[in-house]
Amino acid sequence: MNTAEVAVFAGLRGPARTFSYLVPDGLELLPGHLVRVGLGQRAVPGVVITLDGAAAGRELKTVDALVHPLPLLRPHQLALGAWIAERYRCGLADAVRAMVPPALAARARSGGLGTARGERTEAIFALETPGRDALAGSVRVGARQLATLRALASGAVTSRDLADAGGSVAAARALARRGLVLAGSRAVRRVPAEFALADDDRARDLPATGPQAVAIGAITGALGSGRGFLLHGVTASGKTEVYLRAATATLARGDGVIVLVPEIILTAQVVARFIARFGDRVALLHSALSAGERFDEWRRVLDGVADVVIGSRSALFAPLERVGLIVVDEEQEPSYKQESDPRYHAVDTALELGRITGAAVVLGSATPRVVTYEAARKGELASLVLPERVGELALPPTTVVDLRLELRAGNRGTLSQALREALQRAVAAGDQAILYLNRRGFATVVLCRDCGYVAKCPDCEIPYAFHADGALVCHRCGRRERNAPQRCPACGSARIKQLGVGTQRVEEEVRATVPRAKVIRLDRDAIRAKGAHAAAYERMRSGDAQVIVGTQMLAKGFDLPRVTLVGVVNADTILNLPDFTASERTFQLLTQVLGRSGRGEAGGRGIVQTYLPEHYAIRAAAAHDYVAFAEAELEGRRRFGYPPFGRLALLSTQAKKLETVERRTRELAARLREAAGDDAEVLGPAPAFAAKRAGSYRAQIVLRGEPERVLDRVTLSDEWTVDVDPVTLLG
DNA sequence: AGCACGCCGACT
DNA sequence: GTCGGCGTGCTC
Repeated sequence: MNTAEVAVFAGLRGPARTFSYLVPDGLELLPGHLVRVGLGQRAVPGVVITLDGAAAGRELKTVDALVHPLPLLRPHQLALGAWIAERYRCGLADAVRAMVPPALAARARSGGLGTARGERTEAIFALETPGRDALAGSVRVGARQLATLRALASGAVTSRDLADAGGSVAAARALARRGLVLAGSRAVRRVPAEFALADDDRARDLPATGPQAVAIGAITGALGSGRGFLLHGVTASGKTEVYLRAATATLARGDGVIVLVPEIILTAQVVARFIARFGDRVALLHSALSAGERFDEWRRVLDGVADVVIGSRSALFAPLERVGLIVVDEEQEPSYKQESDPRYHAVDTALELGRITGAAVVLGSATPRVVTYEAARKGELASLVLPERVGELALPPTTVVDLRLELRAGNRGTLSQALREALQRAVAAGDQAILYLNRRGFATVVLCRDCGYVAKCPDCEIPYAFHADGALVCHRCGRRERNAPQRCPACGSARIKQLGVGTQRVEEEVRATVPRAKVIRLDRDAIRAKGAHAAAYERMRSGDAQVIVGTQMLAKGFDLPRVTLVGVVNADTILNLPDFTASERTFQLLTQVLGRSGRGEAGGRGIVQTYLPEHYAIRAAAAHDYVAFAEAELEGRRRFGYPPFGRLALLSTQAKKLETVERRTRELAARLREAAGDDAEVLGPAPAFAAKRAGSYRAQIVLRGEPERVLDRVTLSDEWTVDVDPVTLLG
């Protein structure tokens, strides 16, 4: 009898694994088929990964049943899964688990797979003639019913419309029983409000700019070739329109399209434009959806109803029958790396999927990673450039302020003289300003001036941040101490001070600088309330507020034409991190934040405050000079053998006892050094950047060069995790 | 996840 | 002396 390797969905802890089963006679199983198998006392769903792979010498159970007649995974997905398992050193079962929606197991357990479309309905209502008469006062109705009638008379249809107008579904049902209202239902597909249809799609009919036309022509000419492209275009240069037109050409060939976006909420505009242009053919696959919604969208793709898939990195695994185009928007975003098994990078995986399927792969960015830039320069990717902002908007002229001189001039505040004056001018002119820094709280450390004691989180051993409400907050684990100490717990001194600057402190200084302006703060603390992000954006958009102070989350999506000043309070915080991407992330972030300025007719400017005014990342960002940055950065990477000139693997481990970690890392480092030869350098062992987290000590070893060759020769215990091609070494 | 086995506290 | 706490291990 034949056997099958099955990845089970049994909620087993630890890494995903496969089990072998006998295939009953007469059952034609294929890889990708969803089956039901026995595991222990239970019946669990599983996906067939391979056939005829079982080792003899063990009593095997038999596959119970086939759950769905068609394989859930297309052949190209199985091929991609095999590539992922090998490249990222995980099991095939892990790779397959990443390819099916989390809700699948629950659905499969309850019998078949179910269907997605048309199952969900919503109640809809319309006014009948007697209802119209009732509005004229001929029939007695209650207040809620009257409001409901009025709402229907003015065009309300759904329960939401009714609720907005003070009516209710219950009232409408009651009216329907009396014959005043017609009740019905219609199928709905839930699209979260953020992605509601764009109000218009004017860009569809605009002529493409010259560079856009070149890019569209190159991509459409390469459909079916498996080629990769770098679409390098500054913010607002029209990349989305290139994606849309390339997608149109792809669909015309009968192929499907995958569009990856980083955090979908922040890129709602791109999503809305795809929905506006392709309507119901679009499927959204994203973690912001509930598990059920996600399953429905996945199912629409499997059934061939939707052939334009938009989502975060896992949308790469949508079960399209034919993939003709893959777009990765904002390819530099670190969120394209998955930080749990399988630890795949969506950009590299997209390129591989292109090779497997022949799909053209377009990597779009205003600030591509230098790894991508170098690949384009070497010809591994074709280079497409969109050099101008659409509508001839100029990039904002930017001044670099040397904070050391500021300090020498006796300015002990966080805002330089230049930034304060610019802020006052912008507010006086009725314009708006954005101030960016990436530290929350009021102060970043609480320190005793007499003995040097620093208040630290006991679980993470990093300094507590001081918040304006007097609490100490650990920015790693979130732990809070209600009250900061008034006296040093170590020596009793009263000279215990808050140092370092956070958003709350900047907010306070801004209020003092421009007392008449309305100031809002936007950081993780401020958006805990749901909708606060959108509310802040709306207050700026409407002109209700003039200045916004915030962290990273200001960098994306804030398209505010009246912002004429962007100030970066401290450009160095990321630059000083001990990571090979610190300069790159600084450049990307500065470019993105500065791009918020001058999006309207009034123009704009930028001010960047720094203690390192000579650093190439800061100078190049201020000059809007990507190439200058990339050349300098690549020079540094080459010198140290960092990507793209060498590859990395990050090996990390953790344990409750420090000595356990130390023994384990020493032992592995020795074995790696022995095995490495000339193939890779072994860096470490060293404590992880987060050397203690949730009460466990953490340490790491880095392989640089050709890590795979070394890893092939060494077996690792399961106390270790391996991250191939990490996007950061700050674990 | 479930369910087994297995070694230390408060009860008959 | 026993009932039971949930820590580790196994499920084809």
